[in-house]
Amino acid sequence: MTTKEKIADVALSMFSERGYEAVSIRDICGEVGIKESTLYYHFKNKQDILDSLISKFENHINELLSHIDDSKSIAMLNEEKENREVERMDSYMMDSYLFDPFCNLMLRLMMIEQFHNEELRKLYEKTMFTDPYKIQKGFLIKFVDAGMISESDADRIAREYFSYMTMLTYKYLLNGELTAKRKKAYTKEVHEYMSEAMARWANSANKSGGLS
Amino acid sequence: MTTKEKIADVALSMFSERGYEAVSIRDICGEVGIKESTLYYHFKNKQDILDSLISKFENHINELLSHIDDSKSIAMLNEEKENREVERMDSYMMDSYLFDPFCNLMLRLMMIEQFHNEELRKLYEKTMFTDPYKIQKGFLIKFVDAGMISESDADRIAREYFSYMTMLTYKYLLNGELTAKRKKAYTKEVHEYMSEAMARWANSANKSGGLS
Amino acid sequence: MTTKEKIADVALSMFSERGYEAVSIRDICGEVGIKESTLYYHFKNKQDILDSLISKFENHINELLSHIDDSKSIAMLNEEKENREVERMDSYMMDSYLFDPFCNLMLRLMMIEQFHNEELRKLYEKTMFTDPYKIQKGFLIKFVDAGMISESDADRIAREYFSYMTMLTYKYLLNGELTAKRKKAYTKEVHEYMSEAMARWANSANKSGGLS
Amino acid sequence: MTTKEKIADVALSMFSERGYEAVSIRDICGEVGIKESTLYYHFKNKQDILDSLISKFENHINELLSHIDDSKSIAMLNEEKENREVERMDSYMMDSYLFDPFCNLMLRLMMIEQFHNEELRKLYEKTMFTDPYKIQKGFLIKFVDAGMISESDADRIAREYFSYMTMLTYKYLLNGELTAKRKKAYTKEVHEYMSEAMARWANSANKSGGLS
DNA sequence: TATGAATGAGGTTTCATTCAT
DNA sequence: CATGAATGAAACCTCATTCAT
Repeated sequence: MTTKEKIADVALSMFSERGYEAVSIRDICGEVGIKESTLYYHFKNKQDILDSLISKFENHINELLSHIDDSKSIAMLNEEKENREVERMDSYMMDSYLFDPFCNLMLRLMMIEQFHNEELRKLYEKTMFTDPYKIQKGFLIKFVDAGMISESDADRIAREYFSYMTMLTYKYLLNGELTAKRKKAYTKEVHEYMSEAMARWANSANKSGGLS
Repeated sequence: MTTKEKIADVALSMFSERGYEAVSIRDICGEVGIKESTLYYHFKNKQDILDSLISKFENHINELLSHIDDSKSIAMLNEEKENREVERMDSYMMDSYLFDPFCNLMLRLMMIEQFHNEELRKLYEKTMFTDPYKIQKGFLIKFVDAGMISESDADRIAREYFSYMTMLTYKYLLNGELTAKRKKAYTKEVHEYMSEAMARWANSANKSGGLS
Repeated sequence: MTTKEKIADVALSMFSERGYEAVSIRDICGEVGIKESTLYYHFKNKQDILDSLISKFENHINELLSHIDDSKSIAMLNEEKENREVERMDSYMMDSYLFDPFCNLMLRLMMIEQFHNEELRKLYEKTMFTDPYKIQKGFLIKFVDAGMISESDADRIAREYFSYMTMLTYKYLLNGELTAKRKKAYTKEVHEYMSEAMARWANSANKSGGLS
Repeated sequence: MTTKEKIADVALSMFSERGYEAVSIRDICGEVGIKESTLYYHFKNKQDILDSLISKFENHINELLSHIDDSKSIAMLNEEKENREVERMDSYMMDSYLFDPFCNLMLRLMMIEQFHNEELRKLYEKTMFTDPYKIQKGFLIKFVDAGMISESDADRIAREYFSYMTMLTYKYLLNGELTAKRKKAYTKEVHEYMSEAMARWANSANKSGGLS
């Protein structure tokens, strides 16, 4: 890791824990093991560190989002593979996003800095609320396209699922340190919910003729 | 309002927007209109201001919680009044808690300070996750007691409702400034969800013989 | 003890330990158990406390000095009583002056404040060097008057005795806390010196025909 | 002189005059001609300045003490050279220690700070009382070894000499500013005492057969 | 690349003091 | 007599930043 990367790394982990203003250049350099003046060779100023983190995060999630649309259409899958598809997407969200150290810390940073940084607040809103719901909806649209559920069902299910994931994210992944224990608790609750919910949806779909 | 109250007031609104460390004594005093030295007549130090806010909040929510259990048992109500009861409880939560300026700012403060103040983190977890779920569950138990729904239904519904409220709280009430617009958006989505969900529950209850 | 006396008392004990500037009005009032504003009813300001201590000390030592000259002339005493007279004077110096809490603390105060308070420095010089030597000399003059020793002997003995007492005062009475242990050590060394010296002087006096 | 040395220098001269607490960082920086923030580049905090002075002084006196034992044994000297040896040692003590600006100021500092700094008090006791007596005694032991005086004489003389030097030190060197006038007065009295005392010792030695 | 030395601005806190009650 | 409330000045110290090397 280059010095510049080390600085960004340390800065993110400190910013996400104490907030941008509460972290001093001294703190960062002390942890990295360089003198304060050295930092200014790598970054224009303190704000520049934050900016570089933000743009790195934006690139990162754009990259992630572009991969999500690659998934195949439901019509091409049989029932067993549908579940696999759901799982695949699920674990993709966790491993590459919610559990990913960089992303997780950025979510924390945005959460605590949103109130005095409008740019961050907008990114936070997009990342936590707008995009995830869109993704869920986009995923369920495939089932609508396949004629398996109604548009309004898709909407309701997307909202329910999104609410649950969001609540769990705040409860386990953006609360205290991101420990293995909290990740496991999150995973467990998600899986319990999924199996219960899919059974319920399948049930109601059978009655109304949707969702195979 | 006494000077001491004014200080606490201003401090909370600043802490909740920028975080404890990013707010200076100078900032607070400038807004209150006193000299810095005067602040130290009323508070031992900066931490003392935060501590007094925390204990005020703890007293406040304990007070709120003690009022919640006063609500009547379902057995004493007819269908129409049940809905009223749900509404009554709902608006109590909003007006006295989520929309209440003091509580709302404290929630923000806890959200952004949780990562470097373990005491605050625990209070945050209790206030945002543990207590609200308990309250929902406690409310639904009345329907179980009245033989209207099963225990497992109560659990699922409580979780579903709690998730939805929590997500909406983060989306509208702990995101940016607490404007009338955001409060209205929150209220609207809650009511839409409620009417949709109650119809659904009633429906499923009819089929299984529960929820009258 | 009146409040005013309590303040002066506490102030002296603090000034003599930490120095005038290092002691705050808050410190004094905290120890006395009054509010800062109350102190200003009793004293015009901080300097006024010091001034009142100094003038009290000046009165005190003037009083002491006036008593010293009351001692009888040697001609009226026989050999045994001479020694008693020396002892009497000695214990007077200790009990009423060096061991006296007020005087001891004042000596400390003058010692540490002399460098930036010329008034105190002069008082210190007078009290520690000028007066004690004068007293010793005045005492020995009686022996000269009685024809028992020569003027030059009196001078030498006064200097020797004064040096020894002064050194012991700094070593035991103006060094650390004035404990019983240090007072005892001081007393012991003084007595050892006295008996050794008086024997020596008597010896040399015999040879030269002086000192009985 | 480097900036750091200049700071230590100025700090010592101010501390020794007004006491540690009464001297402000501003005072020091004003005199040195730097900004306060610059001081904190060189020293961790105010205490750090004092600590560095203390350890410099400790090194200094250890250095001095190690040189004292280098003096030759009496057996190798004749009478004339004995006196020279006494003088040599005497002027060493004055020039390198009592009159040395650094040492003199440190003595003052220790004298006035002893009461609220136990570390300094111990160093003060060692430097003013324990070590000087040891040195005198060690010097006179040479005469005992050469069979010129008795052990008990050595003890008495050492105590007498030490008392006299100590008293003079407090009277002239640790009282007010260290002016040329005070240094001269000190030197004069020491020399007078020395010639008088050596004559006396020689005299009594002749009678008892000691001291050549 | 990295550092040593410096700085102006601003941070929290304590100071002695005042004055109305 | 005593206090509550306030204040201007100054205390110690940290901040982000610059610049020559």
